[in-house]
Amino acid sequence: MLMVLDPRRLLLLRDVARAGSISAAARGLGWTQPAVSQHLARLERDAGGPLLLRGPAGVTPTEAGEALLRRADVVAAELHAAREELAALHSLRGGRVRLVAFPSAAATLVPDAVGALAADHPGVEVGLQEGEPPEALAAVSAGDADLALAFGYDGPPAGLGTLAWRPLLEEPVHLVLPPGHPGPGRRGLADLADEDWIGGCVRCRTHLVTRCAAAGFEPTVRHTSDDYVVVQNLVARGLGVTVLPASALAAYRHPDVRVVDLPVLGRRHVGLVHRPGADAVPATAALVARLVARASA
Amino acid sequence: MLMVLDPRRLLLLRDVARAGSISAAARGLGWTQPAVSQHLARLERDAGGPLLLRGPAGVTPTEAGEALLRRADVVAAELHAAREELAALHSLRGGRVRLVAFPSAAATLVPDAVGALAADHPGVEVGLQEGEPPEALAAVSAGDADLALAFGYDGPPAGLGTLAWRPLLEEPVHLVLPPGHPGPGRRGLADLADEDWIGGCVRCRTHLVTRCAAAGFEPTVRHTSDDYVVVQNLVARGLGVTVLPASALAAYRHPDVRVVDLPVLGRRHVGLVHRPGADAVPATAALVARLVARASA
DNA sequence: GAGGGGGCATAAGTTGTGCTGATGGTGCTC
DNA sequence: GAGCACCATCAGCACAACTTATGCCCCCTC
Repeated sequence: MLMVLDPRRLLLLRDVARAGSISAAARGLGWTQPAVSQHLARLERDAGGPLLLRGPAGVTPTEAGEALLRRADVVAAELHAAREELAALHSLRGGRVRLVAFPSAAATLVPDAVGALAADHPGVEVGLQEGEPPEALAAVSAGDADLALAFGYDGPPAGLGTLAWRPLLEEPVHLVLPPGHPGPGRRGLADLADEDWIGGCVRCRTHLVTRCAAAGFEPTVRHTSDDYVVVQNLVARGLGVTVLPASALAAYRHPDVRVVDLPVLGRRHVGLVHRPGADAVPATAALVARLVARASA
Repeated sequence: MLMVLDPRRLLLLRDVARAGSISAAARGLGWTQPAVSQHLARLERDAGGPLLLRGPAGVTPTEAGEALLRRADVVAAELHAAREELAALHSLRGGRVRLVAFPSAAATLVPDAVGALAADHPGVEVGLQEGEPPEALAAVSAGDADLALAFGYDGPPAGLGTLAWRPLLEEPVHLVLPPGHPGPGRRGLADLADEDWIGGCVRCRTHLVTRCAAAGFEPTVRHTSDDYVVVQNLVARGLGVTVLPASALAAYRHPDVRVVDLPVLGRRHVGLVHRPGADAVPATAALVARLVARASA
């Protein structure tokens, strides 16, 4: 019976009713009178009956018109509120960003960036969670997080899928030895084939095994911890050797351990992961910008 | 900064979010995928940022998108309610019609028609008010009434302006004489030049004076009342002569008065007055139909 | 009573939006 | 690696929407 009502025409009806006449509404909109007249005619056709009664001095709504006007008021209010809400998000008066970061990054880079964002825009709500790259990427993919700080060895982390990768920094991976250890000789990593090794997180351990295999041996991993303080304490006591990325050593450096630069261990690539387009979300973009600034400093 | 949001695109965003993907929404709407895609791109441009994040398996809303979706839900609900409301008015499950009628019509024709309407459509609210044609027309013009039952002598009432006139019936105007009165002779109305006259409402009196002037005399209006029962009682007591339209005599006929048909007195035209287009309003149309049916019966 | 200014509707013409169809890119699945 | 999801982009076409032009009515004024 009655067709679907075009909400734009509903708002036009509201303009006309407020202006008091079709011509006045047209002037207010910067349109011509027939344009408004035709829209109104179409709306009345869709509504199945007259909405405005035309008099010599303008128009007055019918009962159906008044009913639609009440609805139109609500629609107009919602549209206005929506614009306000968007403006608040856009100007960072509000908004939310959920970051997942791996532990050693969370200890240094993240607090700086999050603190700066909170200071500049108190309205933005920042959610922070620790997580190794695989879980971090999963959280972003699932929509449980907006941004992930992750890393990969000699390139972006695996399993990015459709996610976008933004590199932040590259850092060397160092050999960490007990005090008094002679260090690798001319044969490099292969000189350490008989040492006891201390492994970190699963992916760090995989990287270590890969590198050692390239050097011709399989390391004996006697201890395991993903805590870089614990690892260094084990090394300092002479319980084994290990590798650590530069940022972990920057966050905490045991006074007794010996750190040796060994390029063959490769470099760790640290960067941001987000869903495509998410870097255009204001709150996310603001945090990204601050993370980039801190990383390049 | 951000342009005006097209509410249709807001509803489209809602469809896409509910469908889970752009393609699925397009299928549901019977559109092609690029059509939806372009609308969304336009909406995001207007909103100043992304609203949906595209993934391999569909889309998920951003924070801004969720804000707009909440608004879109309200808009959709309002549009639905508006359609329901229109349907109720159209099917006469609701609605209102305000009728102004002149007294003698209100005594006979109106109760029948209003009763029939109330019986058929209990949801329709009928407002009834008595009023002589000038006030009735003014009420309709001012929007205080939807429909007027009015009359004019020898044609539609004066002062219609832009109002529409729908004739219902024509009735003769009769001469009303005291018992035993000889009645007019060969000269017709002029034979009554020396009588005492009883006048009715202002317009009836004007009509009477006009007719007498045409007959060559000015009537002596000794008494005045717009109540046709009172007037007939005055005539019955011999206090004067008068004229009354047939419907007044049909509503009440004093047993003693003598009624004479005198074509020179003209005919009274009874009809409906409404603002142009108002007869397309369901409730008004329903009452008009019943008034027409009763009048032609 | 003729003229001017208010209101509105309608018709015809032009411009721009909005849709389609085709194409290309991507990721996931078997 | 082929097939099938998803999406964006482009060109092309059709209709919708707006403008211009016109006519009608009512009201007011001179």
